[in-house]
Amino acid sequence: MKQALVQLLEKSIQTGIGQGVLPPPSPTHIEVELTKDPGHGDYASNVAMILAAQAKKNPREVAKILSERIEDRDGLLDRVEIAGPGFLNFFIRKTGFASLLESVDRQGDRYGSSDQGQGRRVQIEYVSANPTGPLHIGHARGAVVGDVTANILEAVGYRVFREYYINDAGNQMNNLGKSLLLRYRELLGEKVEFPEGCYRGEYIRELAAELLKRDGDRHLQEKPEALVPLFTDYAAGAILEGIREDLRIFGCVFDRYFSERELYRDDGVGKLLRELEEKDFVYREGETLWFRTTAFGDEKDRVVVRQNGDPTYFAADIAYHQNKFQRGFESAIDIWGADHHGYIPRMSAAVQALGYEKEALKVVLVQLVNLLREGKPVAMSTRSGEFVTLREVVDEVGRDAARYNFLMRRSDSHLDFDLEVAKKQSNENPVYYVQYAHARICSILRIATERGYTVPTFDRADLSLLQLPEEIDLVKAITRFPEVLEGAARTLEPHRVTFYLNDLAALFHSYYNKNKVISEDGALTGARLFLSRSVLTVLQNALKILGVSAPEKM
RNA sequence: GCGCCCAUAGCUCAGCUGGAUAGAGCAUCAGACUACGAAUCUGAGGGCCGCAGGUUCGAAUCCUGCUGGGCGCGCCA
Repeated sequence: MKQALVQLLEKSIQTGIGQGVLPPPSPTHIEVELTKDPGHGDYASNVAMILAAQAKKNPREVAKILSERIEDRDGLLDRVEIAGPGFLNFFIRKTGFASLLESVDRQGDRYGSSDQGQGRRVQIEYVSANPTGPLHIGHARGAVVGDVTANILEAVGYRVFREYYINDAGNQMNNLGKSLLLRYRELLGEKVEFPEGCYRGEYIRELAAELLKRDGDRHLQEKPEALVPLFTDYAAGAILEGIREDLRIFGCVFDRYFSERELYRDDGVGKLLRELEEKDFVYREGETLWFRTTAFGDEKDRVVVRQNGDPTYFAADIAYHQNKFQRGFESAIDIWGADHHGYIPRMSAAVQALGYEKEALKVVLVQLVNLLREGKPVAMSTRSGEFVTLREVVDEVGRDAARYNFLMRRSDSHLDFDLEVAKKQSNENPVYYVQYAHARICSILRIATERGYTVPTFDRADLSLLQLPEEIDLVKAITRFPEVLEGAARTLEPHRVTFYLNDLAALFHSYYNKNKVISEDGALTGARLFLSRSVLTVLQNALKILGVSAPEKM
């Protein structure tokens, strides 16, 4: 509907320009919006006021010129009014709305999708936690935001590739190996001291116990220099396996787990740095190599190879991002914790130095999560091993509630996650509100069937019977769904889908309480069943994108 | 000190890349089941959109300054 109105306006502007009453060029972007106040019609546009500036005319006058030139061939409009400072208010014929449900019926589980992305290839990287311990609640938000953003992009026609970057080449890994070795020795009766930087979580002790059970004490016979790498590999492998399993249970499946070590194979990082040095993006200062990120607006240059010869994390990251684009992705999206925001300028600089557009890399920052229980903060610290794991959260509150809760805020806003509230199966927990609407419609359709009704086909349904304000509001809301997905994809804001779902569910609950879907009037029942099933379809499609189940009974 | 993010109802937050009278949930108060599911609905109260300027037909939204909070500023990851 919106699109149809935009086209009507475009044509009328063209006509006006042709007749010389409006100056060229026509605006690139015409806005038509749903109105809040029924007195302002169903849709409204502000083009006249925008045109007025360049036409040097009174906005209301421009609005008049436009409205007189609108050719409504399909008979969508009841009337067009000029209001306020120069708004064009469109009043849609009551019968015009119902026809919008045709596309829901026709597209079914594809309703809402589009080809906005035109098959462009996008790589999205998220979670990417070091395999030094199990995922905790802080990682969970990034996981859901990444997963749902990917789902949204897929729905609007991008070819999306989901990736988890494993930092398995640095110092942290060494510490992990040492930590495991210490626990292993401890289990064999040695007294051990834990140096700074080692991990003391209970999970290390469990790994050590498993290793001991499997292999006995024979590892202590190894050569000392081989010992730590061996324990590192064992620990990282086992922990990563656990991470993958936790993510799978949480509904996050990746196309690839990309190992940092791969970047160092065949001296890949070294080669890249030499290339950049030839192009003068990298320079030497003694043994240290610096990346000239200031050339792209960073506040200071950054070290890529330390004085001791070790490459920094940043060096590997440059190589990783080059690798992304070399694999043919037109754009890359990184989902980071907000505490990494200072890293954006240098990463952006690196992408540009590699010869790619600045816009090719988009970074979404996800604010930290405050974990609460009954309003009181739960203390967490990875090093000391005190934390609530992702797995524990999912086990306690369930996957649906956990995912939905992480999508109830804008990503860059802090989020309080209260375990007790998320667990409650009550009105404090919005996920049930939406799921209940779904279950309720399923129930209506079941009972309709029992009473001998079937949902009519679009051709056989008399949708002109849907005249109530609540019915028209529902139709409007349904037609908004594709636009919501488009907007969520454009801005990378998955929370928009959640808020939309709440709105749609609210409209249906309200409608349901006020009106009977199933009645003695066969034609009316048919029309209302058709509407209800349209709502059901949208609820299902949207919940699927959120990775939340749509139960038929609760 | 510099940089990024945030500030909207008592609380938690939306506000669709500038639109008309700023919305929702929770909490409070008052109501609705002999019903297609009450995990629902209806109504009421509640606001200097942090403060002060600016841009324009029009600002919660854009710009500047200030106040208050979060986070970052390493040859750590």
